[in-house]
Amino acid sequence: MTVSRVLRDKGYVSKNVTEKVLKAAEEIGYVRNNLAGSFAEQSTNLIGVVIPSLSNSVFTEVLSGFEDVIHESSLQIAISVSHYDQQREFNLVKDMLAWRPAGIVLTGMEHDERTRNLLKQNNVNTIELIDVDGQPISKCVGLSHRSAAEAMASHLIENGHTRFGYVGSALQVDERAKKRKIAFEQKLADNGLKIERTALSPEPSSMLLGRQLTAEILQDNCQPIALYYSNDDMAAGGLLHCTSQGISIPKDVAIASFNGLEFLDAMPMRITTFKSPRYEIGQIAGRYMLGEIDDRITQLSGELLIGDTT
Amino acid sequence: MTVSRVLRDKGYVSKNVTEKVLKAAEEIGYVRNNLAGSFAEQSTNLIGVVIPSLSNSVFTEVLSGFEDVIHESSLQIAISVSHYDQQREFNLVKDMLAWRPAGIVLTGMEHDERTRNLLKQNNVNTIELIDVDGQPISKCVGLSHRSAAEAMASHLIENGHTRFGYVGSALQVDERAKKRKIAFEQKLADNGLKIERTALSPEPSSMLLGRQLTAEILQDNCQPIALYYSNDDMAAGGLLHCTSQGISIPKDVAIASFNGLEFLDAMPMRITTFKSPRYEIGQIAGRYMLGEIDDRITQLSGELLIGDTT
DNA sequence: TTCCAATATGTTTGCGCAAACATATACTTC
DNA sequence: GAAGTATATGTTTGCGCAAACATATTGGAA
Repeated sequence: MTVSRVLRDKGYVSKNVTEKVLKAAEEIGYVRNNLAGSFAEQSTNLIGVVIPSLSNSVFTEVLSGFEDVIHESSLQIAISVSHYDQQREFNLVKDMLAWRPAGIVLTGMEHDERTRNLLKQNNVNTIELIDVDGQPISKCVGLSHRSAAEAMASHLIENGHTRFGYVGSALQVDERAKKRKIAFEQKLADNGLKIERTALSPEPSSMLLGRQLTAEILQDNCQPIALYYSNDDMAAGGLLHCTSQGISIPKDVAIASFNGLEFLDAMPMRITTFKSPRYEIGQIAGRYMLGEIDDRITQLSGELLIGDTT
Repeated sequence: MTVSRVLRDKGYVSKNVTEKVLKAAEEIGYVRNNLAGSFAEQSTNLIGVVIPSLSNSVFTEVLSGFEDVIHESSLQIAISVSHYDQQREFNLVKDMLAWRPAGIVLTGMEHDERTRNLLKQNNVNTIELIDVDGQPISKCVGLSHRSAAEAMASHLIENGHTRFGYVGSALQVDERAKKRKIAFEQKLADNGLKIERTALSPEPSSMLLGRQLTAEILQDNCQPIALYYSNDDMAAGGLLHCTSQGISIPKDVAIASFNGLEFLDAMPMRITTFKSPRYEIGQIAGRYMLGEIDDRITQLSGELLIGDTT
């Protein structure tokens, strides 16, 4: 117990003994056994985080904000990847709960029913990220993708665009992108307009894919048309296709997108997009985890960034 | 014990009892306590992975290969981020060791001396990724960044380039980029050549930064010049700068890079780069972890991809 | 000197699980 | 039906740590 007291700097121990213990611990390379320690304490400092993908910087930027807040505390983050698979997410959550984590962080509002039950039943501190359109398991922080898509539709309509196309990827797994597409279509419908052309791919989004699908959607010269993309990667690819083909932007083809990632600043034109407050979402999730916020839902607003492509 | 036998599917239990146990477990939402279980078994199925950054797809692609292999086993991956900080890496490794993981995966060969000692002393199964130029703590898999840079230098020299510039970022923390720059310079020196201009930034690499630094290095019209970039993001930014400025490539400015990331395919020109076998590195690391490989070092070769920019 | 508090160390206990070691019951084979 | 084997269940134990509860020892204040 004296050794335990020294190593945890807790309770009374004489200077003399403290020094000897620390020296000995150093010498034998003592490393606390968390399995035993956390087991005895009946709690851990682990936060389990499940994100859909590591290759989409949206999630890593959110994580970055989360980490910056959590790093100041004694909590530890352990990240796992679900590959946009709710079944896999369920298994990861189950495995994580077995470690009795201090909290669980999930992405999006759509999960396997068993995942929701598991977390509710075990009364785990759960934060859902990025989306707020739905009923959170416990707490959530994000933006309304519905509103974001509606704002973009309104912007395009106001700017006089009348013909619309949609270019998207991985809609069968990306629930947020799906919500945006539906809301965008709905807003058009409210104004008596519709998406005339659609280019979709099940592949993960990328600039190359955006370029290919844009080439595809434009191949029968349907210009002028305003293209709404599932995200910035796709839109940037579209932009590169158009500039290389000498297509006039925004006269013949308008480009609108979602996310407002930093890499857009390197593109030849400023793409109109909707900036999602990713870092901030992560920060707030961190503050949720530290018990600094009580609200069930924190809805952030994001910002319509009007560039030169609409 | 009968319950334990049912849940682990181990030993003899009657059909009757098995069913009753499973039903009850389901009803009360039983979740095994890994803290107790792993503690009793004196081992865990956790693999601690430390990568420098989540926003560099090099690391996430390696992770992807690693995950695909590990996912088939019963092992679990827990990822943490060091932010290119060896001190932080040390703390993460220390925290991970407290969980008695089945293995530790680190990035690169350069670590705090205490990290090396800790891992050696505790005899932990350690794999170092991406680099092989150095002495691994235990095992490593990667490519020789020195050779990659030398190959690129040779290629440029053979193609008749005689004036050279270097555009790089975050060299104070990115040990691999640093090694490439040094090897590139050395190879030039071996041929009586040198880097005449350098544009550096401490910021993390990005297309935008590449664009800015390229503008900077070219501002006093030093063409013709062959620019070696610290990586593809930077080079892509450089390319976008040159095309938007109407600079002739490769006549006035040649562009050479490292990594061979997929997004280059969306660029207006095929950039000459050196493809690092990222996914494969991850896969092999996974097979190391599963005990399928014994070699101390696995050196992969990579490939010089000659594009239109040299 | 006496007494009480502050300081310092020691002892017992339980966390939940599974290995190891019983013991009990059913099912063959002769 | 005896003997042996396969199947099924039960009991004890310890993993390393820290909470809870002793028990010393020291240092002042009265």
